[in-house]
Order: sequence, then structure tokens, then C-alpha cells
Amino acid sequence: MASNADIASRFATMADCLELLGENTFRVNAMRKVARVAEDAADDLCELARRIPKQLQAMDGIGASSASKIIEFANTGRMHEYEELLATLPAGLIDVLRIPGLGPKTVKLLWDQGGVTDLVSLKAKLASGDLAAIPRMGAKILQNIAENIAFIETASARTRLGDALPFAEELVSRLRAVTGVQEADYAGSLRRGRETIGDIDLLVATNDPVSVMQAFVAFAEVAKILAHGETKSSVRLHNGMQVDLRAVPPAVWGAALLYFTGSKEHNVSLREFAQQQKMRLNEYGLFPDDGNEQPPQSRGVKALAAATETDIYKALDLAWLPPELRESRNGCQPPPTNLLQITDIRRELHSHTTASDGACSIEQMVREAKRRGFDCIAITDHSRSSAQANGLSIERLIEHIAAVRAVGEAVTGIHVLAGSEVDILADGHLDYPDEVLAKLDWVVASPHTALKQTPEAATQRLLAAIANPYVRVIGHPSGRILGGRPGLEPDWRTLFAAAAQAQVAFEINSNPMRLDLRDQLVQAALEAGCLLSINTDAHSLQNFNLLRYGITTARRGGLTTDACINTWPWQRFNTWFQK
DNA sequence: GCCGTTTTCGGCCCGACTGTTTTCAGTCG
Repeated sequence: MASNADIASRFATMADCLELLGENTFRVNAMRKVARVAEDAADDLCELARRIPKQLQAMDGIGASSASKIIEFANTGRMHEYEELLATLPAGLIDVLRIPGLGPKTVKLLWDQGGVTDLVSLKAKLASGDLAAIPRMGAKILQNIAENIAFIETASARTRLGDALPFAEELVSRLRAVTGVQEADYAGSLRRGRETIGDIDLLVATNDPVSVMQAFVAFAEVAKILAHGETKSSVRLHNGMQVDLRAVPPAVWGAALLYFTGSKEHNVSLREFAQQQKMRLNEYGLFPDDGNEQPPQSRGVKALAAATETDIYKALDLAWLPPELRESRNGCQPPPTNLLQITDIRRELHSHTTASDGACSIEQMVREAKRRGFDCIAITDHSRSSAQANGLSIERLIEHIAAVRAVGEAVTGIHVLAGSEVDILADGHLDYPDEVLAKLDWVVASPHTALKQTPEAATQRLLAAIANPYVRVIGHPSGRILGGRPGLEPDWRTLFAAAAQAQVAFEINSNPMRLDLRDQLVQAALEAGCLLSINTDAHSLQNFNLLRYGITTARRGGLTTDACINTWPWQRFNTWFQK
């Protein structure tokens, strides 16, 4: 089965090959952009290429040339230009390009003059000392190559948001305690809330950058200093993560934060937008474009805006864009009004107790929801097929419903729904018969098994669940685990259309292992008029804290309060789900 | 290779740091 990921990897590899061959960098970047677009796309591009090929080219970043490559791939499973390009280079050379610090120029040099064709030959030639004869290959560079080979051979790929964010917050609080630091924060993909991040970008405002940098590289977590300058340092920590720190004067905090938050594509968009208005934007501020090539800040040119991000957007006549929306797909478009915020959430609609695989009692979960100011919690323990999660037989479920209702009466000031997270079986049947579902207040239907079935089977399976009159929410719809398993790949647009029609909500599961629906699919669901529900799937009291990750994912998809059932006033919600 | 409220041709963001060099190329974000 060909997927968007297959298309993305082919274009990314073509970009690598072209770069090694010394091709025009703009062509290389265009290839990379197609790879990103393919990776992010909510639609199955092969399916689209077969059904409505014209729509491919309508996508931003995909032109006639790339569209025809995708169409060829969709119809034949092959992409001749990719195959030809790959054949012009040693097969292992692309791996050499993955070594940090080695770019296309150096790899080509190692290939042409050193006979390096893959990681194995590179290591052998490093050991033999042959490479030292090549121009620009000094002892330092060779030593760095050797160390970085060792690093990529042991390092894991990207880090999940849920692992990186708490860690970054800890580093930020320690930086704030360093003498001379006036402001500190994290930026980059972490601030944009991407589901996984490559490294942690930190920013400090200070008038004494040198000593702040010295304090930073001396942090106990630092395993290796990759760069250490007056205003910028880069380190690798003992846990393998890379952390970059930039220091800027307090007066340009906003410009720097904007720049280091990215995305790269958003920065390019903003700079191009500035150019059109005869202005220049860099990390030191927004300046008038006086035609002088030299950086304006180094010539004492006064910035038009620099102190805050809002100032800069305003000076460009744009609305401030929340970091979550600064991805290439959003361009410089203003954010939707009523973009969801964490304070808008009024209820948790997916939670577990000790009855199945949770760690806390019904009453503990209910009291925690109340303590957090929620007006409602749905207790949704697992259904009978989830044996590994101690799923409830019909008999146990009947008793559990009574127990949940009893707590609901005992604890005042919060609505308690007796619910279930019912397995959607592989064939689309639910794990309890309808007459049992009828006894519940609330039904979340989720796939837990058979997560490798074909897209066609997955589509039929989820359509069947959407059609069940008792189902209100489709829980973690793909069943993916980040860095674990890809999960189902149904025809999402078909599902969203059906769910919009049936008034069934799709869940954004806040657990950082899942974040399912993912951001791009949230956007597609919204376009289809679908309702969404953000839940933590709490298995403990601490799990309520995971909500922030679901909110971030929702915001990245542009979710508004109106489309999110967890934000509705109780009356509206109650009327909706009782139907 | 992509794109268009100056353009279907001619552009395509900008600066810090490293290492190897006597002034800069390469890499990175």
C-alpha cells in the first residue's frame, strides 16, 4: 500500500540527490516542500491522483512537474525520475548526508576526492587517516564526523511533545534564575506545539549574553558542546536531545521570539510580505528597506518594531498569529475568531477508573473533575473485548453504571455520565449490543485492535460505528501511537462527512503518545462541518494535566469553540447528546 | 521546481558559528 509517507520520502530523497549533484538550490527546496506537503496532507494523495488528478496541482507547493510524478506513482507504483536519480549516486551516500555537520558540499567532496560511498567506507577511511589529505578536512572536522557518526547510530529520532515540553520548561526556569537573564522562553517547533520535535530551541533576553552562554553550557545535563559563541550556543544533553540557545538584547525580544519560533516557511512568508511593503525583517526587528545590503541593525537603523511579536505583526498590518498556526499551510492568514483555548474546556468526556484499567476510583475521578471546575465528567471504562484492559462484561457494566450513578448523586455540583469506551470491533460491530448501549448515558466508540487493516476495511469499520445511534464520539480514531504504530488509514473525508451528517464527534485524544486526531485531520474535519471532542482519556488524576497537549493539537488544526462539544454551555451540550 | 494585486520570466530570507583559512565556505536553523 502506497501512502503519503512513501511519496514524501521519495521527494525528500530526490531533493537530497539533487543537492549532492550540485543542482539549483531553489529546485531542491521546491522538492523538499512537496515532501512536506505530502507528509502533512489529510487526503491520500495516491487516491486523489487516481480520482481527481487536477486537485493535486491545486495544492500549494505542488506544480505540474511534481503532480505528474505523483500521478505516475499512484498508477504504476513507480516514479522513474526518482529511480533514475537514485541510480546516479552510490546507494549509501544519502546516509552520509544524515550526519550532523555534513552538508551536500562536504559529502560530495568526500565522495569525489575520498572515495566515500556510505557510512561503512566513511568509517574505514576515517580510521585509516586517508581523508586528512582532502582540502578543508582538518583534524577538528574529522573528529566531529567520527563523533557524530557514533551519535546518529545510537540516537532515537524525534522526541514526543509530551516528553520535550516539561523538560524545556525546566530548562527555561533554570535559565530565568541565571544572573542577567531578563526573559527566557522556549521557541521553535516546541512552541508551535508539533507532536514531535527534533530539538529544543531556547531564547533569553539579556544585556550580558556572554556570561549567560557560559552558565548555559555549564549546565549539568550537557554532554557535548556543539557550538558556543557570544550570542548562540548549541549543546547535546546526556539524554541525547539537542538544545540551542540564543541570547538577544531585551529590546528585540519579540523579533527574536518570532524568528526562532518559526516555522521556517512562516518566517519566509513574513519576510517576503515585509519585502513587498519595502521593509526588511530579521531576528533584530522589522526595518525600513533602504536598499543597503548591510544588515540594518549593524548600521544603527532604528527598527519599526522589535519589542513584541504583536508589534511586528501590527507593523506589517497583520493579525498576531498564535504559534500553533505558524505552519506553511496557514501562510499569513489571520487566526479564526474563537480559536479554542484551554480555559474554554468545561468537561472531560473520556475517563477510566479501577473498574477497568484506571488507577483511581469513580469518586476520585469525579472529585478531581469538579476540583478543576468542570461541569461534567463521563466515566467511560473499557468494554468486554479489551481483556488486557480489564474490560467490563455486560454484567459488570450493569453494576458499574449503578455505581457511577450513585457517585453522581452523592457528589453535587457536577454532572456525572455513566458511559463506556466501547471497542469498535474489526468488522465495525460494537462490543456491546444496542440494548446494552441503550442503558448508558454516553458512548465513546474506539478502535483498539486490528489496527493494520486495509484503508477500505478501516473506512467501513468506522462508518459502521458512526452509524450506530448510541455513539456520540469516535475515540482516538486512528489508534496510532507516536513512534510506535501508524494506526488506521481510512478515507478521512468520507468519515468526516458521515460524522457531520450523523452529528457524531471525532475525538482529539490528548495523550501525547496519541494526539489522535492529528492536527491536519482536525482541520479536514472542521472543513467537513464535523464536531470535535477533546479528552484526556484520563487513567489517573495526573492524566487530567495532559489536556494541554490536546488543546495544542486542536489549535494547530484551527479548532474553534463552536465546533468543540467540550466547550458548549451545559444546556446546549445536554440537548445535543440526549438526542 | 514553484509562483504571480509589479512578473508566465525571473525571481526565490537572513544571520551566527565553526573550521580552515588570511577573507571565506559550509552548515544550520
